[in-house]
Amino acid sequence: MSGGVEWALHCCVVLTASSRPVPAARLAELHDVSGSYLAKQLQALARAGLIHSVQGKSGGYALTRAPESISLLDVVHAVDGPGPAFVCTEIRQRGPLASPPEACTRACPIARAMSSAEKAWRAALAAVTIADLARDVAADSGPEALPGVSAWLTGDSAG
Amino acid sequence: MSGGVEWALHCCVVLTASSRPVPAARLAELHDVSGSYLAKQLQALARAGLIHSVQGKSGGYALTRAPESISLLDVVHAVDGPGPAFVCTEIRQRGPLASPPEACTRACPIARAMSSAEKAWRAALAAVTIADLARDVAADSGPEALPGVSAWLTGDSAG
DNA sequence: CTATACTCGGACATGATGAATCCGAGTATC
DNA sequence: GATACTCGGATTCATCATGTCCGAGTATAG
Repeated sequence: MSGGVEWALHCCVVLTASSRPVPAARLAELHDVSGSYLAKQLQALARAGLIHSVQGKSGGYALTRAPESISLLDVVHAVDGPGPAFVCTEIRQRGPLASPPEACTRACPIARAMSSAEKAWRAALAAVTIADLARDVAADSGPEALPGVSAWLTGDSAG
Repeated sequence: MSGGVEWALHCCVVLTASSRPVPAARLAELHDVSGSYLAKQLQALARAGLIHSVQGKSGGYALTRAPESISLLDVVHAVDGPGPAFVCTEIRQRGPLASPPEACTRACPIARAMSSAEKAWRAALAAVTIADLARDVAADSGPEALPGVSAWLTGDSAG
């Protein structure tokens, strides 16, 4: 799985705290990661409609929907692509003993089992929202953690 | 996910049909894939103890355990490695607002959610065995399909 | 209204990992 | 005891993730 997923998730969680747009460079400095590369992940989130960008002097990124309506699955699909991890190449239809196409009305059993497992994975991701993550962060690091991040994001970097 | 997982699973299913060792080259010809590369996947399965190799003139690969006691998770772990797909790099402990190490007694909420999803995925894979796949193949392609493959594997390639 | 400074957006190098291949070590057969 | 066939690891190539850069566009300030 792409490592950018972690960055994107953290960005979504901190964007929960601030209602004003936050520049990508500020998010990168907060997480101590490459700003140029984080921009790519944020662009992917913007293409998926999860966040929207505002240009100009006081522009940046902000969440499009409410945090309760953004699931982890949405973020993973936006960054890593919606395609399944396991792709069936239909090797049962190849080779000297290839199954005739008429016998392949259903997906092959291997593809079915792998797809079922990925379905469970996606269901688990879809059941958790960005709001849930923000709540857990508050429970772990204290209720003042996210407001503090928000103040730093909108304030000066020297503070 | 590595594409070799599909090859390895198909090989495990067809090895169910033959109790005698099958050379890697024969398996590659059956599936019309690169024999040199399939060897790498079979070696990974052998290292994991799922199949065992016998050398010599009439050697090859054969299942070590009963098909009922080999789960899809075993095969995926053997080929793609047991490590989780999502790795937390602890970026919460980096940057100007890094969380102090004393506040990081538990894994960060994002890592927990991703780990939980992967746990569901692994559980789904662990619930399906190679024997289940063989049964599904018989249900799809008819009960004579796997014995036919077995006959081809042990017989001559010209037939 | 104009100039500016700051923002995003996509196009461009680089490195690591998967994919594919080859030749050498070892053993049951004849 | 020679042989022919097998596996096993070391090597090379392609692909995608990673990381970086400069140009297009807009709200602001004068």
